[in-house]
Formats: sequence, structure tokens, C-alpha cells
Amino acid sequence: MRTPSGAGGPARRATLSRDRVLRGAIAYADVNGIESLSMRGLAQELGVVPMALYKHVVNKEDLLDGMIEVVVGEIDQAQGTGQWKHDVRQRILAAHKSLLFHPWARAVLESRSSMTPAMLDYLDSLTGLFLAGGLSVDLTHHVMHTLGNRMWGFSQELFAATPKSDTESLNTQRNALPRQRPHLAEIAKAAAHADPSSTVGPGCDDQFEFEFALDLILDGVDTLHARHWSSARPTTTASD
Amino acid sequence: MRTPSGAGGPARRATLSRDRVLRGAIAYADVNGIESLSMRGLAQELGVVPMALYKHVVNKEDLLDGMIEVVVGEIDQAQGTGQWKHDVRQRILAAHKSLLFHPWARAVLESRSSMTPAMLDYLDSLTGLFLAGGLSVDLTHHVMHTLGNRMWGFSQELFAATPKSDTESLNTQRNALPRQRPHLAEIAKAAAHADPSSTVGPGCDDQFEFEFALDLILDGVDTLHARHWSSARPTTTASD
DNA sequence: ATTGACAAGTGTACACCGTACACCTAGATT
DNA sequence: AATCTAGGTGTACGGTGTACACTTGTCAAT
Repeated sequence: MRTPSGAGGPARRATLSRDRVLRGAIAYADVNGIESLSMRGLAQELGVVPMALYKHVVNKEDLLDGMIEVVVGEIDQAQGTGQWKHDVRQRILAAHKSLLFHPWARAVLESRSSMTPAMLDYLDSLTGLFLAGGLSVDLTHHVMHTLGNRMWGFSQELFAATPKSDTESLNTQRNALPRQRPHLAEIAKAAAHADPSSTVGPGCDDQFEFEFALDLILDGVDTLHARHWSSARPTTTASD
Repeated sequence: MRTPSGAGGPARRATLSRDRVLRGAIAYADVNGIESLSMRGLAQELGVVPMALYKHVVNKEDLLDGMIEVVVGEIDQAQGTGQWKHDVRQRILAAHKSLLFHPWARAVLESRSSMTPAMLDYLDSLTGLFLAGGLSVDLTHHVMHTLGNRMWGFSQELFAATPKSDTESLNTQRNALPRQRPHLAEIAKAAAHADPSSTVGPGCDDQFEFEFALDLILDGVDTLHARHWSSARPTTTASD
């Protein structure tokens, strides 16, 4: 609650902030690679002593979470056209673009053990596009798994946002989910209903999801094959 | 070239070997998690001093590569039935099973910057199944990208096996590829021909591959949607 | 049996990492 | 002026990977 003069402060010396730490870390990783991002190195880059960072970030894990949060939060959110396939496509390509912009983002994102708020928001909005397009909750559920594995590697831990045994945060999240992420909540409810054996936790049959995605791809390829599909790359003549 | 008595040696004391180090590391990671696998911890587990490991493994990266090599090499290689879709499905599920057996395998595999021989062999055999099924080289190429992203996260670096600037190993690999991995070589050749701008390197349009996979999924979902597809989970009555 | 070579296990040491903890300090609040 | 407090500092500890020099155990050849 400081911010010396609101806007355009000179910010001499250090004057860190969580945002500056996160942005600094992102820039550092963009330039030097994520593997050489260290608390010490980042501190030096920011003209500060290493321990100063810990006033804005609980530890390195939190730093990485924050970096992902920023990147995912920057995913372009275009207005929908109402055609679900187009809108979904656009949204996913936007995510892909943001992740490609930071080469380290995908690996870091996949190394997180639970979803950050921005990730959940993104997934929720994507889910909403399918549902708005009239797809069943069931089908939407499975295609989210399929796509999720593609956009980033969450897959089986979509709804298992409780890494170890943090039952308190789990309950907090269960209560907060429906009102904040309505579309995800709808899917989670349906999945829990279909498989009552796991009232808490994923409620998803990982093997089923994997095979669903696999068969979707194989059947799609089969169709293309039957149609004598060809990619017709730009440098190739289309006469053949 | 030691191996005291060929088979069934008592192996008192330490008597390491690359294989024992690798197996030990795999067991250690299976039990304690990959994040707590350290050279020191592994050495202690093997009843040996840390630096002893370095006589069988060039560094920790090499250790991780070796672990992946073992796991991928253990993927079940069933006889094909001649039906490409079935055979591909079977092969991929076998890979999935092996990776699931070692929870750390997927993350480690995706953290590798280049393909290990066993990975290349697996991909080559998979490619061969598509080609044997009559799919075009073109279509096979793209579906390999699509599936690759699913089985593990190689995607864009399939043919970019040269992480930094190791031109010598690149040349070695380029010469060795055709005779050892004929199916991959065929795809690589076709891709390089279609895009002559990059005589060395990927030769693949990452964005195209991503969109190909995305559209394959979206079109497949569209089809399922039109058919009023439902997953019909076991606990659900099929009457509805 | 002695020697010598060589593969393999050892011990020490170093640079780097994340971060706990006590401290100081400058600005705001009272 | 006294106090509080958010935030930057300094030191220190235990952990990591691994370079380098060493000892040792095993074999082939003498």
C-alpha cells in the first residue's frame, strides 16, 4: 500500500514490488533461459540483495507461479463471434502465441502442481465457449482434457488442485469454484456424479481421457486419409 | 569388460555398472520422487561415494537421459495385426503404460532437449506403422507431430536434435539417420523438400503443425457433437 | 611371483543454490 | 517527538553438481 506518488514515480534506488519482481524474472528468463534464473541472479539484475525478493515472493516456487500468472493473464481475450469452433480456435491460438513468446513458459507451466487463478479463469472461459455452442457437458469435459494436454500438460490434475494433503485449501476452493468458475464447476459436478466413487479428487478416468483423445486423433486421421488429404504447403505446387 | 563371472555374480561390495546406476536411479525416483533424486542420495543408496557414479555417467543430465532410455526401451513391442489403426493404438497405449508406471518419466522426458536413441527407434517404428497402412508421407508426418505432442512433449524438436550448436553430432546424425531410422528419414526428406528454405534444422512449420492438430481435434469433436455422442461411463445407465 | 597398467571407487574442495533469521532504516502515523 | 512498520541488508547454513588428485583392486604379461 505504498506507491510513492501513484503514477510515474521516479523509483530511484530499488523500490521493488511483486509486479516488478515478476516482470524482472520474466525478462531474465526470456534472455538467459529459465534454467539460469536464480534468486541471486535475479536480485542482482534488479539491483537488490537476494533476500529482498522474499519480501514480495514467498519462495522460488511462488516466483514461478507468479511468472506463469502474468503470462497466462496476458493471453489475448478477443470477442467471440458466436461460432464455437471459430471462437475456441481463436482462444487457443492466442494462448499458444503467448506461451511461444516466452520459450520457458510451457515447461514451467507443466512443472506447476496446481492451477493458478489465471489458468483456471482461462480454462473456464474456454469451457464456456463449448457449452455456449451447445456441446453437452459430457463432451465438453472430454474435449477439455484432450485440448488441455495440447495447450499445456495439465490433463489429469485439472480438478485435482490439491497437491499434497491441504484439505483446508481444498474446501475453500470447492466452495469458491461454483461462483467464480461456473463452467468448470458444471463439468466437475457432472463428472463427480458419473463416478460417485471419488467424491473428492479428480473424478476423471485418466485412462478413458487418454484413449478418448487418442481415438479422436486416429479417427480424424483416418478420415483425412480416406479423403486423400494433402497439406499443400505454400512452396508446393498445387497441381499434383 | 569385467562382469566377474558372467551370470549371477554375488556382487559383494559395490561393483557398479552403468545399468546398475540407471536402475538404481529409476528405483530411487519411483520411491522418493524425481525432485529428490540427487547424485549424493543415489550414491548413498547404492552404497558408494558420490563421485563413483561419474565413472559410469558423464553427469546428471546423462543420468536422466539414461533413465529415459531404459524406460522407453521397456515399452512393450507387440506384433502388429496389419491394421494400422489398431496397431498404432496398441503401440501408443503401450508407451503410455510404461510412462505411467514411472510418474516422473513424462516430466523428465519432456525436459530432455534432444531425442535419445530409444525414443527415435520408437518414433520410427510408429511412423512405419502409418506408412505400412498406406498413409501418405505427408499425412504421416503431421499426425506424428500431433501424436507426439500427446505421448510426450517433443513436438517442434522432433527433427531438431541439435540443441545448441553441435554441428559435428548433427552431421553424424544426419548420416546415420537414413539407414537406422528409415521411416523418420523418409519424413524428414519430404519435409525438407517441401520447405527448402531450411536445409538444416526442423524443416517443419511449427505453427502449421499446431493448427493441424488443433483442427483435427475440433473437427473430431464437431463430428461427435453432430452424432449426439455420449461417453456412457460404466456407472451411467445406457437407457438415456 | 613380480610388475605394471588400467579401470573403478575415494576424499577433498569449490562454486553455486534456496532461504532462515536477525538486523537496520526510512517514511508514515500517532 | 515517539512509535510503528514495510521493506531492504548481512550473515550463515545445509544442500547441490562436479573438478581433480588419490588410492585400490584386478588383470596380462613378464
